[in-house]
Amino acid sequence: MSLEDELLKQRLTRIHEIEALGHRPYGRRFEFSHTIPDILAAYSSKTAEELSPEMRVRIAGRLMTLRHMGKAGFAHLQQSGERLQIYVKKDIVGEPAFQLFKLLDIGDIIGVEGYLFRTRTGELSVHVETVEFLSKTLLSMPEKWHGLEDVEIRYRQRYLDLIANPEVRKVFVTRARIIASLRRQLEARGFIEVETPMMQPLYGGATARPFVTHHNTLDMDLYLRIAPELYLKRLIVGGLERVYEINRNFRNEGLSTHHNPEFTMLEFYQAYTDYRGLMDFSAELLEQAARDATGSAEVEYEGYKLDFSRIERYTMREAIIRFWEGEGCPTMDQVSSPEWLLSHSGKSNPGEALADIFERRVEEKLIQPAMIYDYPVETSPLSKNKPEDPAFVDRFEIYAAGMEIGNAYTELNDPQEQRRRFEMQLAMRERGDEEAHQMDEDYVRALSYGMPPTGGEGIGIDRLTMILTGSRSIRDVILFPLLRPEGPIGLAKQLRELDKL
RNA sequence: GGGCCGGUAGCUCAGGUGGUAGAGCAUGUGCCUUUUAAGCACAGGGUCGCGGGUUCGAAUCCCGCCCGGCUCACCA
Repeated sequence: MSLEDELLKQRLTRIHEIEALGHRPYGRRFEFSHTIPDILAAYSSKTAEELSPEMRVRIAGRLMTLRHMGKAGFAHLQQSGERLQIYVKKDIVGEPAFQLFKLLDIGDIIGVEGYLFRTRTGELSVHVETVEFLSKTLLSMPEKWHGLEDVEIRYRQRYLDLIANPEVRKVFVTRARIIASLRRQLEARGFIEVETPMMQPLYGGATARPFVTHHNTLDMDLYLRIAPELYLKRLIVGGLERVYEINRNFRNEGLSTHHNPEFTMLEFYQAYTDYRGLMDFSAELLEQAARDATGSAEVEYEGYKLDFSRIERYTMREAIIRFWEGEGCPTMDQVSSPEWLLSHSGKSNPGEALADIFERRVEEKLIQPAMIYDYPVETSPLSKNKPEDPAFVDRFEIYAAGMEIGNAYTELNDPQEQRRRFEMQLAMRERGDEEAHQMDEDYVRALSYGMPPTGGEGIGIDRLTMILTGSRSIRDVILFPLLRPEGPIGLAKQLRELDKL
């Protein structure tokens, strides 16, 4: 018999032994007096003399360490990522409870009642008087001091990762704080949260390849959305003048440390402002999110100190000049010259060439949080032209740690111009650009009813979370990142066979 | 998709140039009533990712495949 079968069998046997002692192997409700974090917060500073048997506690948690010493023993219970030691002595708990204690495996969930004291070595502990069994583990916990390091198992069995690696738990707590902070700030400014379709008959609002699915009764193909943008702006037309959505987008493209096929975006739209207004708002939003998540506007990422209280601003052309490395740094006249741009990029028009040069030469160097503004019209089918230069649009992107984390613009609200932009995209599509926008005629119709001047923005929650938690891979901030399917697990068969015994 | 690295006990990892598969933790048994990487003694546990090939002999060399990580390309 393999070790795995043997361990499973041992533990299934223990279930019967636990039952024989009058306990449920899978318990029910347990009324606790404190959580383990509560106790650590309240009593960590108390000396041995300040603790007394009157300080009774009733706690539950998962057993993470176990040290038997004949007629006594120590263990650590873990709850919410924090641990508290318990001390179980036969004289105190009595024979039956001590028998139960001897049957415990690391990973079991139990409840205990007793009083707080400090051991000879000074560790705050619970002097246990009663033990209640709450849930049996059948499988072994990860190794006790290396934790769980196999990256694949960490992602596939995130529950184990969360048990074994407290810092992983912290990342997801911080992620929740970031989202809560953004919601709070938006709500405080009168934005309302909405939900728009994830399954869309036409996809748009970004350039990306979509996932396709099918509705049987309607017998129609639907796309998983690549962005909620066009729906959110329909709501602006409808008079919901400040809306936001925090939800998933789906893009059928490569996977990498910075890309997961489903990812979370905040998109918000505010009537009667423009991209300048959004730049100011974004600066506040990000600084506050950083403070709420980490306690400071300065965060460390990959050895760099990023300061979200001083977000830099450059036009795209300024950024190319400022961050150019090596020979041939262009002048402002050059980056404004179609000939120079086309000679430095394989793209077919000056606008796309400018964006291409920026992406290749500048993007990864934008370590300090920065907003890059004034984008070429060719790369921005939904943004409003700059009145003084129609080749450019009122748009900015937010960068930090070399990653794009946000994108915003003054929304195009002229239906004729929007129609022309869609037609321009259709032409690109016919030339083979699969990612070019489709014509969304209902969206043009919505604009034709009149959309107030509006600023709109999207912020990538996963990437922002990476930066604010110091995570180098997007998979470290997504609880269940997409992986190839696992091979057969075989546990059901093992359990079925052991069930007969 | 390309390049590089990896897959050995439940977990974390060793295993120059081919020669009977190892350690620590975990597990089982015994001892141990303030230990904490508890300790001591003994024991069990492996399709060395999968499939071919070379060889008297392969965890080790060769080929193919699967899975994962990093990286480049595409993208947010």
